[in-house]
Formats: sequence, structure tokens, C-alpha cells
Amino acid sequence: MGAEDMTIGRLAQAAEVNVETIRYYQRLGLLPTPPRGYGAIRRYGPQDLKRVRFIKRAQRLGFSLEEIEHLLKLSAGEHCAETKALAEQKLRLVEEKLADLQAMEASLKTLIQACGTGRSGCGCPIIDNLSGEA
Amino acid sequence: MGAEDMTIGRLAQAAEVNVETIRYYQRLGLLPTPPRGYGAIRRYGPQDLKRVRFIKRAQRLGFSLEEIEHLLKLSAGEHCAETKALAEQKLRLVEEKLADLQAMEASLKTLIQACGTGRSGCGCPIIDNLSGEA
DNA sequence: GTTGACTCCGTACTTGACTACGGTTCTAAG
DNA sequence: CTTAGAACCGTAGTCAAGTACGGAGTCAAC
Repeated sequence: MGAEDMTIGRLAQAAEVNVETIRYYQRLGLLPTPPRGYGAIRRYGPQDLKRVRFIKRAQRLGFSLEEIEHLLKLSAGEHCAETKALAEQKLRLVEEKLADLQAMEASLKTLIQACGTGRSGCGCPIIDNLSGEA
Repeated sequence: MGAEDMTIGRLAQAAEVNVETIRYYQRLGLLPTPPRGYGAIRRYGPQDLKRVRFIKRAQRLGFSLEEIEHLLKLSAGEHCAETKALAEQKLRLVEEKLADLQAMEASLKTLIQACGTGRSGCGCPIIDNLSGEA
């Protein structure tokens, strides 16, 4: 109860996505479809909003909906051993991304510094910093 | 001279992408199309390989090809003032992504820890840690 | 000097992630 | 009790990012 009273339209608005996106996630099983009380309209709660927001943020970080499904399962807290293995795998992926993002951050900072000096040639090593093998 | 002797096939192989992907990037202007010496086959150098690798890594971090085009322009080192503004904008974006990824990293670590204790309920706060407003 | 692997090019198909459409059903306000 | 604005539902369309295809040209090796 309490905030347990959003319609799909208000949920979509709060999460800043299209109504159809919510329905799409439900079809994929990323979001639970709440039961409809006696042939009526479904109601959504704050946990649903959190879930949609989580999905959107994970997407910005380059995760596919399939990967996000795995991440969501992690928070369910079932099948410990299996979960742990998956979490460790995702952690490695996240750490790789972190390293790449940090390299990009450093490159951008260097570039901005160089621009600040007012010199005319202000190229930066962004490609070199992020094109290595490992 | 030197490594300036890859064909498109070898470039694709080295970058672990499809040949068609290389051609696709050329069409979009993300990759220069080297001139063909006298009605012949194009040759690619190490800078092309770096560029493709950069594109792929940036994609993994959730950047679209259009955003990547901007990032690539940054490394060209022209139009200082404009470049600086764009770099600052991208830096903010990168820092947001970093914060989100770090939250995800922390959640995963917490989860793995919890699993390690062998307790049966091993849920984790991954959604809560990454669904906030700001 | 032919053959087999590869390149070149345009066009068409595929996949993931939505987004729109249109007809029906609710449901809250007047 | 009507009615305007949602929600419901299936199906179809869109867009980004490839991926495949097919015919013609190139080139190195035999």
C-alpha cells in the first residue's frame, strides 16, 4: 500500500520511458506483470519503478537486455553457487569496463588541459589510450 | 612500409570484426577509406587497427557510433574551443558512467561476499544501488 | 594463363530494442 | 448514464548496427 497505486502510464512517466517499453519489458520477463484485480487495470509499486530505472542505467553502461536479465536474477537471491559464479563473471566484466572508462576519463582530462593552454594543436591520446590488446 | 600492408580481411581478423563491419564504418566515415593504388586493393595500417579497436571498446561502454564519431574527432586536435566544450561534455558523461559502474561493482562484491558465507539467502542490493534519481 | 582466394561494390536481409496503431475495455468525472 | 481519457492487447513498423549475397575485378601461385 502507500505508493502501490501507479498505473502503467504513471510508471512510464516516472521512469521516463514509453508505456510500450514497460509492456515490452513485461513480455520479455524483465518486469513482473502485476495481477489485475477482477478484470481491471494493473497497479505498479515503487519496486517496479526501481527495476525500470535499473534497466535503463545498466543499458547506458553497455549491457544488453539479456545481460540485464542475469543481473536482475542476481538480486533475487536464489541458487547460491550458481549465482556466485555469475556474479563473479559479471564483476570481471564490470572491472574491464571500469578500466576502459578510466582510461577514457584520463584522456579527456588531458585533452581539456591541453585546450586550456590555448595552444592551437589540441589533439589527445584517446585512441591510443583505448586501443590496446589487453 | 612496415605494417602498412594489411588487406581488409587481415584488418578485420586482427580487430576481431567482420569484413563487412569495416566497410560499414568506412561508409559512415568512422574509418578512412585508403586510396587504391592503380585500380587495385586497399592497404591498411596500424592506425586503422587502433581505430577499429577503439570503436569496439567504446561501444562496450555504451557509446553509440554517433557519439564515437565525436570522440574520434576529439583526437584530431582541431577547433580548440569547440573541442574543449565537447570534451567536457563527454567527460561528464564518462564520470556518470563511472559512478554507476562503481556502484555495480560494489553491489557485486557484496553479493559475492554474502555467497561466500554459504548462507542460503544471498540476494544483493544491486537494484537499490543503481536505481536512484541522481 | 588459369585457378582459387580474396577484394570491391551495391543492395537486401537480420537482430535487438523499441515505438506506433487500432480496436476493445475500463473507469473516474461530470 | 454517458463519455473522454487511459489501459489492454496483438500485430506491424522503425531505427541502429551490423551481416549476408552475388556478380565483377584482382592477384599470387601453380
